[in-house]
Amino acid sequence: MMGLTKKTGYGLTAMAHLAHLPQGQLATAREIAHQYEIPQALMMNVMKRLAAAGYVESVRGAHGGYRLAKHLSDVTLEEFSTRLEGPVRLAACISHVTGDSTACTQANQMLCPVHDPVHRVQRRLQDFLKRVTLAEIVDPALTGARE
Amino acid sequence: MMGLTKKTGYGLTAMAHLAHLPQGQLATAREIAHQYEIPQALMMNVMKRLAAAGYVESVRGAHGGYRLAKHLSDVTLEEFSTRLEGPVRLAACISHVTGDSTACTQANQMLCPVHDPVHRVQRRLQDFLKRVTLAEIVDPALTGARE
DNA sequence: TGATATAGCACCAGATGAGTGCTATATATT
DNA sequence: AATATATAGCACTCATCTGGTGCTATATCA
Repeated sequence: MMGLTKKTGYGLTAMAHLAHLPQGQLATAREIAHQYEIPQALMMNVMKRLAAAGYVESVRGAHGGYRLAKHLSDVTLEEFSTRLEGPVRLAACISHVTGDSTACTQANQMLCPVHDPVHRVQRRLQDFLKRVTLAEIVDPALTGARE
Repeated sequence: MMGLTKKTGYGLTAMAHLAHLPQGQLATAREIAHQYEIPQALMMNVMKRLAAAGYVESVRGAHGGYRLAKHLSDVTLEEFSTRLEGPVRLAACISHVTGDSTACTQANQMLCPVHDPVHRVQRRLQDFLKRVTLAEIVDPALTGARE
């Protein structure tokens, strides 16, 4: 089982980098990519997604770049992951009846004896991820503060 | 983020089915597949994996089938998932330096400011999944009993 | 006007998961 | 002994998704 994608990992790295800058200072996608040896074009893509999601603010043009747009303690890992790669789900709906794996119809539940309990576990998983903030991830000292 | 694969979902369904049978009674892969409208060949594959992992006991030949080989309360979701689809990881190592995404070398840590904290969160995720047993998933009444 | 940097696409390639098929082996029935 | 049933163990195909690239447009500073 693999929870987060690499792109989300790159996103966390970028957020951490921006968080360590002096207040309001900008960093370009190229700088960040270079520092952590991430392909530049890819980091550009990630930054665009972070900007679109509202986590960073962008300044276009020469001497432009990105800066944090939110307090890291206000962003949960659940929210971050959801915005970047879709909803957190423990398992896909198993049914072959509907092509839509998001839909959890009555029919599915008849065909899947573990449907409800899995959902409940999933909700607990989401709650867990909601209790982890980016602040904890960026500043190791805070890790595990709540538990 | 998607936690478990469909095959693991099928596996949970099969485990639940077997758990509801009278003590020691067998069920064939075909029966289970038919009941939950899962492709027969696929369910056969899943059952083989369950057998190989030691979760079910197989009886070959005519009138053969599968029965549970472990108490569901002794199997955690973490263990189940790990046996069927590899280790539970929150995120892959980000580094481009080593091809091995499992390895977490010193070099990686220099290149990834969130390496350590992510790992700690991952460990908490694993702990969470270790506290969920298959018994809870099969018997909804138990769900959330611990928390 | 030119250099820099983001915005917004569309696209390709490799990996992984979902699903199928075939052959061998074990066992119960006839 | 022969046949039917059911698992064991492969190998293989196909679809999807992720990782990664490229191109064009737009905004800004010098």
